[in-house]
Amino acid sequence: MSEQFSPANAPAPHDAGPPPYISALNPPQREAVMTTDGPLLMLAGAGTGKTAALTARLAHIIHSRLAWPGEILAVTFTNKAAREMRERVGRMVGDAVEGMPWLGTFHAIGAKMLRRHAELVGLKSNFTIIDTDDQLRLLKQLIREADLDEKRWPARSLASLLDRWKNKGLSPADLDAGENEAFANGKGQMMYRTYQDRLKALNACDFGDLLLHNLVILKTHKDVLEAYQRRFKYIMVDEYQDTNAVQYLWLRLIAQARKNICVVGDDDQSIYSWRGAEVANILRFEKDFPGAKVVKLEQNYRSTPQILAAASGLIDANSGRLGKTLWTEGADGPKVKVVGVWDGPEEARHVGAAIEDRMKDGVSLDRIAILVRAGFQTREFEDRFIQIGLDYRIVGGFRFYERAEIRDAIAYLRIVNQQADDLAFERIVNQPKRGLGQKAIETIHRAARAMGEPLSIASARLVDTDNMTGRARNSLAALVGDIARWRKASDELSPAELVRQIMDESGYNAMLDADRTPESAGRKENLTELARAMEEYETLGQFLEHVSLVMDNDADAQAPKVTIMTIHAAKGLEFQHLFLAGWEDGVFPSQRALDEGGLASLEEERRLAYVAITRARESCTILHAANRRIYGQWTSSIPSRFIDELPDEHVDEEKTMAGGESLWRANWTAEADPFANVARGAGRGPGWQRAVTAGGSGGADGKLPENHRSAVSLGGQGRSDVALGMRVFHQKFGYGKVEQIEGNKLEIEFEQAGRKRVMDSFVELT
DNA sequence: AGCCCGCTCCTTTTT
DNA sequence: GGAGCGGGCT
Repeated sequence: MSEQFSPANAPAPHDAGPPPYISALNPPQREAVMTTDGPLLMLAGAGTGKTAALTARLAHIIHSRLAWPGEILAVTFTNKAAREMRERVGRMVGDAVEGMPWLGTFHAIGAKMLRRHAELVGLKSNFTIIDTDDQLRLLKQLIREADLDEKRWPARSLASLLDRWKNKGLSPADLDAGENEAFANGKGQMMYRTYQDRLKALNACDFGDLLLHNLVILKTHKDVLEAYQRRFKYIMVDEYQDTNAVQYLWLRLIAQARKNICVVGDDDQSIYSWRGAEVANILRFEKDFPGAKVVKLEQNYRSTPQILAAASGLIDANSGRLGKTLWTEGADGPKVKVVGVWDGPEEARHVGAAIEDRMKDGVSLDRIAILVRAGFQTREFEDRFIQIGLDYRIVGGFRFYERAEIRDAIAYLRIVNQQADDLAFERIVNQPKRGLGQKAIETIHRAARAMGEPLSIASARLVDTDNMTGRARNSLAALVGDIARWRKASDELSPAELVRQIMDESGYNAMLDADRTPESAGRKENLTELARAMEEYETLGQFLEHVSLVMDNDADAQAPKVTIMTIHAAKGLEFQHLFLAGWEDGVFPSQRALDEGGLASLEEERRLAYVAITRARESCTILHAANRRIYGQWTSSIPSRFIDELPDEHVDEEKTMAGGESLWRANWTAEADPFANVARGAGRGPGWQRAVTAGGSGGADGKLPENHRSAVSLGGQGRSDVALGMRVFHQKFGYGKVEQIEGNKLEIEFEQAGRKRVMDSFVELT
């Protein structure tokens, strides 16, 4: 399958001088490329030409005939990285890259391997890969079936536990008592097992399984393991600091025989521990592979010395680093600018104005970005930019394939492709409405359970019986007939033709036509776009694999726009002019991260700050606001501790307070704070959770010292005549005792009505 | 079977 | 502030 790469069309081995992909490299890069045998750790700082080195190494191995393209395993995390690597290698070695079937994301490669050995874990090779949406619906069912309280044990938390377990490489049998306790008082293991059984019955697996099943297979089937060990002469892993336990164990098994494994990463850019990544993997590489060579890429080709110095100074505060010192030959530039503003709207105004200045200098909006810690921060900028007519683009957010109508269309295709796909069947059975409501679905479920068959098959049999009444029976019969017909048609029609036919014949298009809401036109467009995107796939299976693994929307390449996105999303990118917004303690570093993970999280937040700064090529402006509205409450906050940690000599401070310096200043000092005794510690700002649960005055009871003092609510001042413990009367709820005061909101334990939150203006003193 | 109201929760995100 | 969800109502 893979070895279409024949010596005849291979590039001729070179005799004279190094090929261009080598001569363009600096000495450490070159060393990394030429070191092909044995374990190699390439420590590549931000902007040091990591991808260039990695792709050159790949090209070198192929070019020097050390291995056929099909004998190299090259793994990345994102489709984007995989695509980029494929393109760049392609440019160096020509068509040979076509024969690189094992270059891809962990999940794509996992899926490919799993399809070859599916039966070893009880699946068929046409298994469905379910996404988080399906997963959640399935878990909800299981929780209900297990008679658990969905409120106390939400599907979401089970999903994240499952994710954690799978990331760690744990099968149900591997859970220890503690993990088992983590869900519904000791039902974790049972639920995990039930879930896996159900997936098997659906002939489906989730994202975690793509890796975990493979790990199990490699561990339990020596022959399979040895075959892969023999096949892969060279292994390369990008972003190694982001690998989790399953990925690590899987790689280690395969690499164990030949030990020709090259991992590339940067411990300082590890920002994904919350989804299972373990920096420890990169930190202990040399122990895992004794005799490993370590090459450090430290020459930076992206940023000015000022920016690099600021970033380096900041990351120095972290412990346990492998240690790198970035340097550059580039020209000096402006210092990193730190701007203090009065509030969120002013922050947006300031950035908007600064961007307009850059535009006057002829800078394209494509080269400007605003990075935020969390999604909610983008809103302020959107409001402002709409107002001043500045084109922007928010990266992240909703993806094409996550839209309801697209998921519906795909569900139709899935049930056509794989009749055991109950999740898909349930999704479309009454969409468009066919009069198959809750009751009909229950009947189908019961029948399916009794027969031990999937829903679609049970339905087909059910319509031949009298277990269903006239109308429902007719609709279901029609649907069953439709699905059977489409399945037959799928052999002859292209996927694109098939989806068009299904959308017509199912009545889905008619439903959209009948819908007079403004969204329906957009929905139809999306479906047209889906069909168009399907043109490039030959088989339905191919397309569905693409959908489940490559959820990207290439809606790029329009008019230049300012990019607004999270720091996480910006990893790997660079911008000429960069604005880093919301550097306030509690927002960044995020209070939640601090509360949950202590020092380790603080260090991860600091790495995040490092990643943020190192995205800048020329100028970097950091902003912090004295006041911000968070979840509807005005909250005041102090500048991020990360600002203090920036080396002074590379920073210019500026304060532009529309509210006036004195007012602004007053806000930083507890003594002069006019609101200091208003609802202190009870507001829900950064630090609210702690402050509220600690019931006190914004104290630092945690493992981490608060930076100066915690935030104070400025919202709704509240009336002064109500105090804790007071007995009050409320028109609707009667008499009660004041248990908590948050600004103008009271939490009252009512004698009759129980505990309620009410506005203080609605209570009377007694 | 559908609609409204009130409660809850609220980083980061890939696959 | 606001989205999403479940319960209860019609």
